[in-house]
Amino acid sequence: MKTIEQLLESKQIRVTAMRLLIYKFLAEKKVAVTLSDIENAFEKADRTTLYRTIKTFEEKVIVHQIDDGTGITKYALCEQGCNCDIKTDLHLHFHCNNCNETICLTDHKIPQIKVPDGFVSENVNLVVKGICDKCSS
Amino acid sequence: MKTIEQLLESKQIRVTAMRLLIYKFLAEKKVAVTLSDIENAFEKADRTTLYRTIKTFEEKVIVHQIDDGTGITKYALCEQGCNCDIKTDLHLHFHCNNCNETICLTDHKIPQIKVPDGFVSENVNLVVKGICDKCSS
DNA sequence: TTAACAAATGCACTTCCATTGCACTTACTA
DNA sequence: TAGTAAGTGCAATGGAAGTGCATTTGTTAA
Ligand SMILES: [Mn+2]
Ligand SMILES: [Mn+2]
Ligand SMILES: [Zn+2]
Ligand SMILES: [Zn+2]
Repeated sequence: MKTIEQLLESKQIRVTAMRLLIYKFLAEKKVAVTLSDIENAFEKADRTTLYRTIKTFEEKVIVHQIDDGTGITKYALCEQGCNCDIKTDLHLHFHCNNCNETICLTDHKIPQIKVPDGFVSENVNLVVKGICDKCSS
Repeated sequence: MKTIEQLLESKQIRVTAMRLLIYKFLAEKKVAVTLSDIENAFEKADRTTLYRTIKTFEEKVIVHQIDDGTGITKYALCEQGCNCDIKTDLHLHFHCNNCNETICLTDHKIPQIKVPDGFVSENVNLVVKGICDKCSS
């Protein structure tokens, strides 16, 4: 079990106080978060720092971006050793129309999708919308 | 074969010059369009009118909205007698990473997606990204 | 045919999220 | 410990989406 420090260093990311805090925040959350969510959690920090931290995490494949159709991009931690950058490891996302939360269904891989002749598939985004387990019970 | 006027009237939409023009514009396009695309095509018309026309078309299920992950919502005409409002008739969309165009693959229906126990699926958005037929040849 | 009403259009303005330039501070490295 | 590269904060910008209100256009019924 790596520490967060070790994880960041292994990805050539400098360890800073802010980055550790943001990482921990993401790790505690079970759901995908928006930039505003992070902003609200760290009111003393500047929005730009949070923004660029997330962008750094994204580049280094520590978080992945989720477009759940709400118009606001969300982010969630990648799994250990995930390869979401190179198209393997495409799991689906679920967006709850009731509580508005979006979660990764990491063990629900996206099925192979057939496209017409001449088309080349490089990536797939699959979002299921409905009612989540917490809201349906 | 209905005229456009008849189609609009059958959906309780008043026929206006602007609406006819916008409908024709959408019909000629083979790809999904953004509001800006429409705006550029009709420079004398006001953005708001175009915006509200599209919204009206959407409500009356003449066009459907497409979220292709670019962050800009696109629109495309519905098929004759489509039921994209009531979840049957969910086709997939293809977004070309090269020419940035998005098209409806209307005869590629979205497969049944399994979700975990407790989750209820109401709707699915499936976007395949890659290289389109025009760009790959 | 026209008066009255409802819907459509145009203009101005607002909000929200994403993104950037630049100055300043902090952290690594020689 | 000085020098340099990266991180952070502040201010500003841009784009897309959405709204309030006045004006124009279209429909309907007297
Ligand atoms: Mn995910
Ligand atoms: Mn479509
Ligand atoms: Zn929920
Ligand atoms: Zn293309």
